[in-house]
Order: sequence, then C-alpha cells, then structure tokens
Amino acid sequence: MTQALQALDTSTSLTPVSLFKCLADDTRARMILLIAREAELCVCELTTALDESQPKISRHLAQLRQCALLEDERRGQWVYYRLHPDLPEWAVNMVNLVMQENRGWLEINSQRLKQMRAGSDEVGVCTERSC
Amino acid sequence: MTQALQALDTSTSLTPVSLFKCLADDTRARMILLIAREAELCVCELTTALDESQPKISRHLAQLRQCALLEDERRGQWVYYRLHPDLPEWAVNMVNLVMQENRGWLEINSQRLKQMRAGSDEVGVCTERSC
DNA sequence: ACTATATATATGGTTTTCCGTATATTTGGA
DNA sequence: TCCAAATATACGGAAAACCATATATATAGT
Repeated sequence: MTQALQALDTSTSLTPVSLFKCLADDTRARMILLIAREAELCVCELTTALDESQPKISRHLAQLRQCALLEDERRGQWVYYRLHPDLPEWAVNMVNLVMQENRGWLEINSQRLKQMRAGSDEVGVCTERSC
Repeated sequence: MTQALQALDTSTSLTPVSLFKCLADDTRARMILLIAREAELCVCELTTALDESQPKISRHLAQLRQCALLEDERRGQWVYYRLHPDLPEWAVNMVNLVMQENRGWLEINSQRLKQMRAGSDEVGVCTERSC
C-alpha cells in the first residue's frame, strides 16, 4: 500500500482525504457503491458487474481491504466483501448518500449483476453457472 | 486538466468518481471543506489557513475551478472562492456531511483562519494586516 | 493425490499526479 | 506612470497510481 491509500491501522482514524483517495478510482468507487447497495458481493459478482479482469478487481479489493473500508469473508470457494463494520458512521452515511443519489451511474453494473443472477437458481449465491 | 480532473463541461454531469478525484488530495479536501464551512474564502485566507505556498494553493484552486466545484469572484485585489452554484445537490450534501462530521480534522486550519482574522479590524475582509 | 475453479499477488512498464521554483498578470495606490 | 501586493501559470522533475500479464494459493470435488 502506498502513502496515499494508507494501510489498515485501527489506532488511526479514517480522515476525509484517505476516504476520498480510496474512492478516487472508477473501479473502486463502483465496487464500494455496489456493495453498499447489495450488502455483500463476492469477487466473481464484482468481476461480472464491472466487466473487468479478475486480477484488476482483486487488486482494488485488496486496497480497500487494507484501507479498512471493506472486510472479506471466505465461504467455501468464494470470498465475499462488505463494508467494514468498524467504518465510522460519517463514512457509511457518505457512501450511502452518494449511492442513493447516483443510481443512474451504477445502473450498468446493477444490470449486469441482475442478469448474472437471473441465470442462477438460488438467490445471493454464486453457482457454477453464474461464476 | 487531466483525464482525472475533468475540465468544466456543463453538459457532462458530475460523477461520483470525478468528485472523489477532486477531493483526493489533502490541500484540495481541506480547501473545499473550509470553504463549505465559511461560505467563501479568498486566496490569501486559504494560503494562511493551510500554511502552504501561494502557487500550490492557486494551482489546486485552478483545478477545482476547472472541475466546476468552485467558482471565483474578484473583488478588488482579492479573489474569493465559493462552492459552485451549479453543483448537484447530492455533491453539496456530501461535502456538508463530511465537513460537519470532521470538525476536528479541520480544526488546525480553522484556528489559523481565526487568528488571521483576529489581527484584522473588519470581519470577512482581507486587509493589509491580515494578507 | 489430482484437477478445476476462485481468488490473490508479483513484476515491469506507462501514465498521472504533485511539487518547487520561476515568472507572468492584474489591481490599487503614490 | 511606477511600484507593490495578490493571484495565476509555466516548466521540469520526482513520486505515486494504475494496468496487463504471469504466477501463486486455496478450496471442492473426484
């Protein structure tokens, strides 16, 4: 992690700038807003929704994890990401505000996610067909 | 202006990412939040409040002007900056939210501004003594 | 143990961002 | 008109961010 996207440090509180830097990238911004909207998403869902390469998605997820914006949880072969539970309330509010007021901007990604899930029987679960 | 900090284009609406990029710098983030708090500030006030060189402040102000986040108005020898009146409401709300919830982070800059103004007789006006 | 799938990381190079310094421009006053 | 103060911009150079590709790791099923 660079100076900009500071590493996870529970003793250091999140500053406005460090949050803005985390979100100052198209891939990361879309992922965070999509996750805020969907509660949690796995890597393959994000890869499909954003239509980006898997390493690119993983790399940006690693940054967001190290910034403590996201937490990850492995369930079987899949890893799910959600907003970090220790995120300051103002940060959560900010993310939700931006997400709610920019549905249109996220539409393309929401659509791809929806289509992907439509091909699956179970809801909220990655399947061979969908991933 | 670079691809990142896109130039002013009234036909293109502000996206979440372009706003985040504008704010992804310590100098710019502090300036925007301070201006949101104070309604308007002139360049010399910002230079003092942030304790940075004048060219550095001016360069970042130019970026924020070109992104249409700020508008400028010359009054005599001073140039005042304030949030651009055409900023989308969600962006204004976001800025205000972050500003209100991070008073502590801005404290050092508010203090310097206060001290600077304390040396002046009139309020809200730059004077020879203060600038 | 072997294979396939999902995910993570490393490497090297390109692009972008940021900065300090020098200089230009604008304005107000003598 | 000349000077000083306030502000803006230009010009390299240094640092940081980003990417594509290749590779490593972990898990589930056979």
